[in-house]
Amino acid sequence: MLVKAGLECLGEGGITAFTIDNICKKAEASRGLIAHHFGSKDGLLAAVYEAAYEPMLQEVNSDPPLKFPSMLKRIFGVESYSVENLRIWLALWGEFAVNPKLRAAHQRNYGSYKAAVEAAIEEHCFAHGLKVDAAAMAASVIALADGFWLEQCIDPEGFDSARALAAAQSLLEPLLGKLEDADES
Amino acid sequence: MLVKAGLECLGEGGITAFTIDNICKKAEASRGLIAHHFGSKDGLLAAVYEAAYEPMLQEVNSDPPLKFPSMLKRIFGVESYSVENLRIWLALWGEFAVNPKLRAAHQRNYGSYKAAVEAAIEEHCFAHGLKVDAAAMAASVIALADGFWLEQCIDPEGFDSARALAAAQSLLEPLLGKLEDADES
DNA sequence: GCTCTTACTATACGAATGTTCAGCAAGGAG
DNA sequence: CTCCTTGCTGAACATTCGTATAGTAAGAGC
Repeated sequence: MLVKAGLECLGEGGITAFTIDNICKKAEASRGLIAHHFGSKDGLLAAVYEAAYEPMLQEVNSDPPLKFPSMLKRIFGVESYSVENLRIWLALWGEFAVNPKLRAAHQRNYGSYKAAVEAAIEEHCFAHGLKVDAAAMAASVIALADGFWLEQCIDPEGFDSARALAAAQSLLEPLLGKLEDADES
Repeated sequence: MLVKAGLECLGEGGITAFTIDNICKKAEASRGLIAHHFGSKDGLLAAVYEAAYEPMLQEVNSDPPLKFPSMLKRIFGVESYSVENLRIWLALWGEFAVNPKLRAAHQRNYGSYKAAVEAAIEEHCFAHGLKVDAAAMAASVIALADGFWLEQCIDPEGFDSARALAAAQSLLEPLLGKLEDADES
């Protein structure tokens, strides 16, 4: 599958390794196939991006809806902190800043991601009788996740998802109450 | 100056625009000059990175040392939130994940940046009789700054440095006390 | 049987990439 | 004056890039 091969290329060598040659060699397909299926390299990149975002959305969307403490644990889950994921997303972020089409797609996805986090925070506050600005709090939570994620890119040994989660919890608990109760991991 | 031209190229088109042709055209120099001065394109990129980091270090290092509340304001300063700065740094982050030499340089710089933040937090806590893990708190502060910075990349209108600062303050104040007192902006 | 569509291959092409290198102009030392 | 260094140029180089295109193989519809 071309999308899978594209993801792997991004994960191995960043945006520089995302070339027709590389991808088709990895997918064991001919060089023309990308143009045939996706129109152009950019078309494939868009598909690759969607494939990369899907697991993030699944992370926060489940039925029944996650309680906020469990959602927090998922957001800071180990998967996101792998080296491949790091390279994939840093490459994509670099594209967002430059490629308006891709940025638009990301805005859409980010919007629904943030909405899910916001809803969980609202539910949490209602259940515990708290009064906070859920939208701002959701932005803060996502900022913390992304920020710690960037930090572990610099220092993969000194930093891991468990430490990031703990730090985030200790920042959030004064405002949201205890967050370590597990409903369903 | 080649370094300045390189920065501008990164700021305009990300890592894709960081090519010998582009840079030399912008610097009004011949294509051979980069190899002559920096050995290779990678050599120039390293120099460009250092030039990009310098203002960040100056941000937190001053004489006399900044108090933490003022430092926080500087960290969330407007300059970092410009579109050019965004593109420059996202391009560099993408390289960190892939280029070990550059990552090593960034680790070094990040270390001294974090140390400055940590020192300010320690001083703050000592002065106010607080007891916190300054190292972890410094990591959290930096994570918040970077995370909000990423978010405003997605949504430049709905997000700015003032809002990010306010959100960070409201997260930190329960643990560090009031942070809005200004000693010297 | 024939034709049309679909999925895919393989080659060719021009434009760009980064690096190498011979050479040039200027200026100081002897 | 000659010699040597230094800072820089610009053409040439082999690769590699993304795309376009002609061609092949398989299958469905009739």
